[in-house]
Amino acid sequence: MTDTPTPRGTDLPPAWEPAAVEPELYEGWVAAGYFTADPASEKPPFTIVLPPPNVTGSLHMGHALNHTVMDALTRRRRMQGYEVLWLPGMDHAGIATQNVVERQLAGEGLSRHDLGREKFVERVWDWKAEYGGKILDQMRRLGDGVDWSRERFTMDEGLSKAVQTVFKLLFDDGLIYRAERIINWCPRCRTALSDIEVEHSEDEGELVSIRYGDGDNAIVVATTRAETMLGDTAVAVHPDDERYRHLIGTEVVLPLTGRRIPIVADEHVDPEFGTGAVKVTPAHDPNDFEIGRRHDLPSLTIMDTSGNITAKGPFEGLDRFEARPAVVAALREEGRIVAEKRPYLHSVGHCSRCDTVVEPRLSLQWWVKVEPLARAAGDAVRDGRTQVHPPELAKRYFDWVDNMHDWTISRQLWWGHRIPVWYGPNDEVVCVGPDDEPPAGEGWFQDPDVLDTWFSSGLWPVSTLGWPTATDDLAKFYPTSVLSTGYDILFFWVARMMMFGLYAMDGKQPFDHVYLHGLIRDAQGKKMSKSRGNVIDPLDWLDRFGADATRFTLARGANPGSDMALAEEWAAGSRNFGTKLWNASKFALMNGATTAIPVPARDELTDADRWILDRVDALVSEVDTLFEGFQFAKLCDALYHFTWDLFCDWYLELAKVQIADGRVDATRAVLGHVLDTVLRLLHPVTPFITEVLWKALTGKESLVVAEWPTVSGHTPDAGAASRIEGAQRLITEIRRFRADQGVKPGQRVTARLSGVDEVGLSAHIGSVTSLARLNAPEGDFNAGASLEVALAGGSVTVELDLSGAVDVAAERKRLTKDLTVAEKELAQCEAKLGNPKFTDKAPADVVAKIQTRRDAAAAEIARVQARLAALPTG
RNA sequence: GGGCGCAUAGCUCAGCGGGAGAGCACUCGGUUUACACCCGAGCGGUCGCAGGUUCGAAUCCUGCUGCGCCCA
Repeated sequence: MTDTPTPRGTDLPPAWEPAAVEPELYEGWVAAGYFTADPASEKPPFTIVLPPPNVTGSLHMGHALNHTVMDALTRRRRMQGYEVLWLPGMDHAGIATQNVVERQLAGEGLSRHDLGREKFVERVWDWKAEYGGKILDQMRRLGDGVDWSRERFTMDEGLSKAVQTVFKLLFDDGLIYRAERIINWCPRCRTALSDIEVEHSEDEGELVSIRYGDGDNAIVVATTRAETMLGDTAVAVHPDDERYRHLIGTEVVLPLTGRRIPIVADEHVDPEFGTGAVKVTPAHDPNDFEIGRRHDLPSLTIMDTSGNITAKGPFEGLDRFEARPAVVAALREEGRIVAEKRPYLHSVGHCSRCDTVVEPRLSLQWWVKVEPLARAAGDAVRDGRTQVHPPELAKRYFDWVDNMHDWTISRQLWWGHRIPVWYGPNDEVVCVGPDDEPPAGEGWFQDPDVLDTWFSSGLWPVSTLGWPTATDDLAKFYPTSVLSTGYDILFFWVARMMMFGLYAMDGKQPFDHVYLHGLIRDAQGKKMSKSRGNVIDPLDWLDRFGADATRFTLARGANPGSDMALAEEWAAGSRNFGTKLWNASKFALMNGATTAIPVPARDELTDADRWILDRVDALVSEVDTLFEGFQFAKLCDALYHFTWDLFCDWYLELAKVQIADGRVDATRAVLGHVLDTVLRLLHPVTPFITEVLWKALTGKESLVVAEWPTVSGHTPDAGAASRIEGAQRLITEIRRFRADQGVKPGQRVTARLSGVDEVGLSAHIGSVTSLARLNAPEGDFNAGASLEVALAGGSVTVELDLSGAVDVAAERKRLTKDLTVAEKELAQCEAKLGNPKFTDKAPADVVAKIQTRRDAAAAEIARVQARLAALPTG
């Protein structure tokens, strides 16, 4: 006999209380060094760099989802024997952080200019030390298995060096240049923004039509920004537009200013739109700027950096939104307003940081010439070095990368990486590398601007590993394996990291896979937003439901590329699942489930044992396949279904019968093996509860560093599966009959089964009797009611002593329903089989299947009809 | 204006050429010595509309309607 270890279940607390144990478990993992990566390891590498959250930010559901994904991926790989590096950190979020600290200063009645640049930057560092990086602690609560020893910040010395290095390289390659163009300007942040930092929305404005010139010379233009007319330097019409042909080359007087401006012909004017004539304000509109360039028009800047009018005259000093109605009123006064449309819905750009309406502004800025970089970034995906999941989103990536405009990288801020360019007294421009001495002496000064935060976070996959130094980390862990992020920031993250990673690493892609998850929405599928009041705080869920439940909820909703709806009920459901797993494990342990006894040879096992072991095998390979395909929702469903519907609802119940029958050790071994496997498979998604249960089951150190399950290699026992499914069917039918008859679930009913041997279920009578709560007949058995259950190979008749009135009406209702279903099925099958086109053209196996279904339906009809006929009338 | 995606049970979604599925919600019954955060049984859908392809369409094609997203 095997020496059975003492059951361990009694060691477990009676209930799972995540909040009480999770922090301690987490700190234990960190202390044990499980998450610390070793570049000298012989194991194959698996690397994820965390898309750096904003230093001012705190954990929201989008993070929680993304972190769950990354943690699940890294935990599985660690269990599979990879040398895993998941590298954490934050970016310095130039505008956002500067805004936060400026607001703090404003509370003290100060501006950053009162402090001066140096003191202000010190103040930002102080702020960071005190308040920054809340999210890092929140990551611990989620259970993120990141390597804290490698935590990075984009403003760190090493990463700053990487920024300066890449700037110098790009500059020397002619891929960074300085130019005066129309850029997106935020008059509140008082800095330039890149295209993707501008969010467009359909806003209500006005469309005002203004007559320029008089008499035959008059021409009407329409605008939504009337105040910009102060900066007009031309009117443009299409060269083929008959209406205006006679005016081309002439001049009109610009109202309110008295300036004479030319009427020019430009191919890009749409004659169909409005009057077909457009006002041209080269300094305040990107299209107009292009027209101005083509026609050599002067550019008049009429606003300052805060959006106040600077044009001399009555409007000077007015904010642009005050100037707009003032200008319209003045024009109306002069009788020049031809039409006004209000409200007029049109697309307006807003600063993605502060929502202020962006002002196009002519300005001298630094740019990245993206064409060669973007082409390389596209090619890496085109030729499969980097794979996008789901692949549908690759198209969106190409659309963007292949049509990318040059990137404005200078920001008029103080917090960030200062542009490493010095200007000399004689218009010298010197780009300084990290190891160069900046030019000194009279008249030399450094560019005052800083770089876009994305310029440094685009380097993240290389700079965090030590680039430009050829470190061991870089050698071991680059290219990274997966980049995981929401599809909404595909352009921010993926494109920029791809461009810089490929450039810095001589064409070696920064990641092998890009996984794009969807956006979090509320239960109605609406976007979460503060104004809607439908935001769910992940910290609230962590408190109330625990990290595992939060993570499981998010992973279970994560279908690649599609958004997910969330509500508290979902989290409660996940918590319930955890409780179920807890109770089932506790029960198994109380009954001696163990991994210390090897699972006996197959021929010593019962049908139930072989069935559940085969299902576990199938589960392992299914979960593996789904993990490889980033199918988190499906793998969670598979685990949920197996655990609850197969393991708890059936195998545990069957195991009770087996143990009662004296099959103790084998059952303990099978219980132990199944539970062990399930806990391992669940661990990447729900690390905490599985850790506690697994330690109780195995007595080993930690599931974090346990091996990932593999399939046993046994050929599935189809016979066992079929018999178990037959027994399940029989049990369910009896339960259903009992429910129809109004028998209480707990009440034992005397029953006589016949036909059991013929369908091969003789070994399962005990299970059926137990799970259907039957008693063996003895003495005065009164078979008052009976049912017949059709199974593969025959049918089983169950006679029941209901010791009371049989509800014939309920039974008739049930049988009639069964009959209707069978008749419908028969009709459908016969219709197909009666169609010669079907029998000729459909594949033989499909035809055979329909024939089988027809025969089964016919038999079922006969059986049900016979039973209906045998029913007592009335 | 250009492009993309989605319309399947009350809700959120899976299925994407041969028997309409899951979770939650709902109904009925329940002190079944693991679990009421539970157990057992059930109800619920001409798969947005109209055409087409096919022996066969929720699944492929076209058009329409509605919703959403991205870009300009």
